[in-house]
Amino acid sequence: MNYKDTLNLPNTQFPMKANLAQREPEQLKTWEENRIYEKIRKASAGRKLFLLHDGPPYANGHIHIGTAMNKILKDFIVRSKQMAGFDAPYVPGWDCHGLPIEHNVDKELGKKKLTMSLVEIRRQCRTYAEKYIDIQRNEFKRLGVMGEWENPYLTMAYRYEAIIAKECMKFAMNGGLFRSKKPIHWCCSCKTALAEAEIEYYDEKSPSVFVKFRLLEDLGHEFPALAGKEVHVVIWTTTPWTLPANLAIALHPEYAYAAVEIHSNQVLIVARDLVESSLKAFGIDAYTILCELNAGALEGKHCRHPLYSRNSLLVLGRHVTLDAGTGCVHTAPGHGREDYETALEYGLEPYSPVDDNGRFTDEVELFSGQFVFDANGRIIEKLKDNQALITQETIQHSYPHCWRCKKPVIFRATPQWFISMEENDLRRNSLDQIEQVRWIPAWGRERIHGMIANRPDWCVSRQRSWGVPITVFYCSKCDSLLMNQRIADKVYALFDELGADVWFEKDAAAFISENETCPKCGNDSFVKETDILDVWFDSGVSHAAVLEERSQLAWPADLYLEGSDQHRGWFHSSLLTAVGTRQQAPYKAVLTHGFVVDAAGKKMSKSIGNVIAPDEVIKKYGAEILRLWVSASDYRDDVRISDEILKQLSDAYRRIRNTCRFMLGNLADFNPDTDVVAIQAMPDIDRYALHRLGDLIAKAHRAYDSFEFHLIHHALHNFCAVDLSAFYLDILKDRLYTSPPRSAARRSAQTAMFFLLEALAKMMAPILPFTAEEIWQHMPNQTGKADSIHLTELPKIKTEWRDEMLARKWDQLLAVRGEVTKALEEARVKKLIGHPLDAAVAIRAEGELQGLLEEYKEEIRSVFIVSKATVESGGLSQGAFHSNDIKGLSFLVSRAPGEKCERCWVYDSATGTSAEYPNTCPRCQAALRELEKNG
RNA sequence: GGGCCUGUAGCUCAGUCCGGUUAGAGCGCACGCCUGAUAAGCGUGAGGUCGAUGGUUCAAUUCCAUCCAGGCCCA
Repeated sequence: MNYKDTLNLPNTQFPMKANLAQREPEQLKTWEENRIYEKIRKASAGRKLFLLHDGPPYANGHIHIGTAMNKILKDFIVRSKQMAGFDAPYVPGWDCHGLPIEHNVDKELGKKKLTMSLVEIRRQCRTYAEKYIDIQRNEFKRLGVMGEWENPYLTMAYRYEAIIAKECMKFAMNGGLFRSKKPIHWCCSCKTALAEAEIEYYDEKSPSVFVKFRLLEDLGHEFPALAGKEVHVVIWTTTPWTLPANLAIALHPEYAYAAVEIHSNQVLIVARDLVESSLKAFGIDAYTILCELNAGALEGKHCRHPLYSRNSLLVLGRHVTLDAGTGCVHTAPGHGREDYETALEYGLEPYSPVDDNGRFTDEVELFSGQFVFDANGRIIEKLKDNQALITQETIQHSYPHCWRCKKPVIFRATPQWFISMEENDLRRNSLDQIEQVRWIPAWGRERIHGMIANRPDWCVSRQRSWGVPITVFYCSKCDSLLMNQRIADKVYALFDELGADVWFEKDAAAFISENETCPKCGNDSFVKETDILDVWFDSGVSHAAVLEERSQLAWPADLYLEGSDQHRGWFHSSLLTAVGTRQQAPYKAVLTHGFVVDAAGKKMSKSIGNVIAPDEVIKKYGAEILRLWVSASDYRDDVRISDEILKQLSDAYRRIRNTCRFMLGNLADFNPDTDVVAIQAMPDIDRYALHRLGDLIAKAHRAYDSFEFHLIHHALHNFCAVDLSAFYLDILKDRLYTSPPRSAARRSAQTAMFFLLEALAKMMAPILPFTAEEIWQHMPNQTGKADSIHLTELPKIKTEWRDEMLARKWDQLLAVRGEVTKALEEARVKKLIGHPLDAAVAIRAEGELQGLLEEYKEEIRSVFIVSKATVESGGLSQGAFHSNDIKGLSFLVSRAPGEKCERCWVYDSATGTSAEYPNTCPRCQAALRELEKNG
């Protein structure tokens, strides 16, 4: 007789091989067809909301591994909150306006662009964005991210554009929005402002001049050595044409400066550490250092401008370096970014007397009308005439050029719109609100606090096409500003209906009612502002355009979750736009994650070639492995990814999957409605397994609560590998396979496994939605079983599972088991045994442990998976194994007595005593008789 | 150059906040067992100067300083 046929071996359709790359898309299709997301929404209507508000990725290009991680983390949170009993809708969004898209459309259009209207170009940009929204949407969905993909928020949706304008006008109305000059890159040939991304750097030959500025104050009081001397501060510049706009000279607050006498009475001031190199450059070898001065002593003093009868102020700035020049920096606030920043602190204006063509304006004596680069030579001549020029040469250096016409660009101050950080106490209120927000990790608070505390006013103007206009008007006669609530409302209504394109299609009159007149001069015709808003403003107001607009959402959000770069980005702009208009942060908590780096911790870059694309991972391993990677990583730091790491995770995945598969196989004939065994009727080891499950569930709840998914990953994996596979399930095999199918012993094991598997599947569902669903669909049917695991909630600990006393005992038995396996290994090495069932173990223990083993003397045979285990009261004979870790514990391993039962493989002295069932043990004989009776 | 952050076995993570027994886990690796979870399962074992150097302390992976490596944001 072949006894194998009388065993209850595992049986399941759940495949061992996951085949994720192929199966996942099928699963996604099924979910979509069954409208699972809508079902979840419906089922959780009325529950407490949990709102994770999506930060919009930029609608350009394919997603990269960082975007994938971000979205997967969001999905973990949304799914786990949903399963924790919240109503957790997820509305994904896209950032659609802005330079990169316009730039790419520009490139695609080429010369054709010149023949197109602004509105036509904007239409191209919209089409371009739509294309990538579709691409990215599919890529995000493929990751298993669940949400309102059919109805995402788009910053270029008409209503959204209308709200951008409306929110901007709120700043206009409360005085936060103001107009001021600021230097920007300007191409004189294209006559356009350029963004940093539109600048290309090439080498260029420029004049290099050292110019002296006569100090007006006498320093004799503070520095007697200088009394009565003619003192000059020496600057170095490669852009002489900016000298007419010089308003200041910057010194570093912490550098020492030297007063150097070059001939009688003539003294030059340069940084002490640059004296030698400077004087050499000037061609002066005879000089005397009269004294050293600290920069603070010079601050606020004045120099005479070398060209004009006005002064130049001595100021302090940390941007000053000793890399080149004299340590005294020519400062033209209208022609340099740092010059501008420094000048702001001293109340100097961004003076920039250069027109759109790059020619000096009429106010520039001597050079008006001249193109700035052409004026360089004449300016140098004039400096020479005025004896202000020390020396000149030509140098080659890297200089910014226009990406389109390749000509050198200039820095030029033009009027820009700003949101004031001080008006309405925006800075202070924002800092206050930062304190009200929970920052995870906690250092996020300090980071954004520092940024808000130190940032300049927010320049929201962009001289571009693809964006939402700053909807203000100017009087066509007197140029004064016109903005009021009536106009803001009209703009809103028109944008809402027709999109922001209408601004570029219609005249000012379309937005202004007939009786509107200029408050200054009474004129009734106006022109539109042409600047558009910084895209950070677009995404920054998503709290208004999404949270406040959609009925199923609420303001503020519970959580924003983005990479740590967003402290300066979206967290920042969202905070300012919300505090500036609502006096409150738009989020209750902000969670940040690090960046994805390679195996060595280096950032990914195309040039290094260490980029891993999500698409490759999905094709090779499946989205589930990518998700497992996210779950295994502590995302608060930078997260590494490599083939080795992914390989490790697919191993981990297989372990989890196979453990579940084993349980599924053993639940094939289990009906939870009728076969469940009450906990009181279960053997202790089954109760222990459920107690341990309780520990795991508690841990998972805590970790989901604190968004520490890596703790869940490790706990889950550990539980599958150690608690289940290597311990509980390994022990259970004997009982599951050999007991009569409907016996209480087997049903008890199945009951425990059913609860274990159900709980495991639910706990893994937020992280491994595909696999959890697959398990769910293969689990035994039960009355009221949900259509999808994603409609269920996280497992709850049943109080009857808890038994601390029992757990303590089994923890000890487990420790003993660990020692038994060592003793068995020793016997295996000696070739005494192969399989553990070849062995009989005699055990000697001391004290309490002895009592415990006595108490479980019936169970320990199966717990140690040997054929015979006995507890001895006397000493063991020679050759015993002595435990190192547990005092007084020793074992004597021997060949198990009796014959091996052909059915259960356990050795027993009584094996073979039955004629009816030859070569079987009494236990199996009973089982076989039972089988025969009940069929 | 500045701000914020990180550095524990080959890999992914515990432990460090509130210093104190031989620093833990899983995976991987090596070796072995099993062949009734089988492109599975079980066992045993080797692996760490806790980034480096100084300091505080009776005692530092843990506290402090500096440095090195790396990341994000600025300049």
